[in-house]
Amino acid sequence: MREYSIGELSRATGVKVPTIRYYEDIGLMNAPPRSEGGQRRYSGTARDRLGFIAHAREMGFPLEAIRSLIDLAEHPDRPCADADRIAGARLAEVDARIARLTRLKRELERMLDGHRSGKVADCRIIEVLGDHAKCASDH
Amino acid sequence: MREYSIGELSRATGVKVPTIRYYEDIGLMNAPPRSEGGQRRYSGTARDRLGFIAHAREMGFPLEAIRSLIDLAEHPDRPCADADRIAGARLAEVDARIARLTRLKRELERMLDGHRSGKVADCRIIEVLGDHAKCASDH
DNA sequence: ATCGAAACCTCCAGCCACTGGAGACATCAT
DNA sequence: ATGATGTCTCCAGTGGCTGGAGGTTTCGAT
Repeated sequence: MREYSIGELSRATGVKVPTIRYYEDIGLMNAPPRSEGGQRRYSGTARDRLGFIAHAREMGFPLEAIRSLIDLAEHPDRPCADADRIAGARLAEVDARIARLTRLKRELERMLDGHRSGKVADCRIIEVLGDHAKCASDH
Repeated sequence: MREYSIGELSRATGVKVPTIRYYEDIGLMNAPPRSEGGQRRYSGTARDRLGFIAHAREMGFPLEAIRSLIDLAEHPDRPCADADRIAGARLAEVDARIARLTRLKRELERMLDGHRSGKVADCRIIEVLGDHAKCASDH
């Protein structure tokens, strides 16, 4: 297994260099060994771990949840009810956000629909924003 | 039109007290007159403006966009193409977010579906997170 | 072996949009 | 007059990075 400089690791995982250092700062990535000159040298294991983090981030898990997930991944003998709970919570959150955004989308469309580009004085957009009662749903 | 203390204004608009002061700091709300003792005293106009801001925030407009929208609202003679543009941009953003979240939702469901609560060692959740190739769509 | 460009180092500040706490002063009902 | 509640300013922290300044290391080409 070859070694990676921080830039190579960045290219391999799609995680930006300062972000990798940030993950080290907050203890999400272990501090790797250093070269003679003090530069970070990462192992393939480190690369996999960063890949795991990146993937979880793409799925919107907060870093604290990822911390727990990594902890689990490192203890294969434990029951995985926690992973279940974390992923379930994320799904519920995603569902809620989709619902909220869908209502919002309708509201925005309604705003833009009845809108003939004229003067601000009779602009439906400005009007709706100024008066909550002019909304169909609450948001 | 009655006067509002900052707490009353907060109750009237649903915007928290420190947030109101924050809006003043960044110049989104005008600095209101003060009482003898130096406390803020708001007019009905100020309340309406804060309501406008709160409503726009609920719709997810960033503060900078809201700054522009307020500016527009205060010049009713201008054409409202800008309002159109800002709202349109927000709608596009919302659409994109919904699409992304919907893909994510499917991925999470897939993860949770094939998941019998057992040991971490054969946990589909941990497995998928560790291996990007096990995803249906890219995210 | 030497040069020079690129990548790397640390530290610090900033982004957005708030949120909360400390410690001191103001207001208001009783 | 008292005491509870509200308000004041200032500062620091949240999440999750991102970028810059100013200096050092690495590595390939000569």
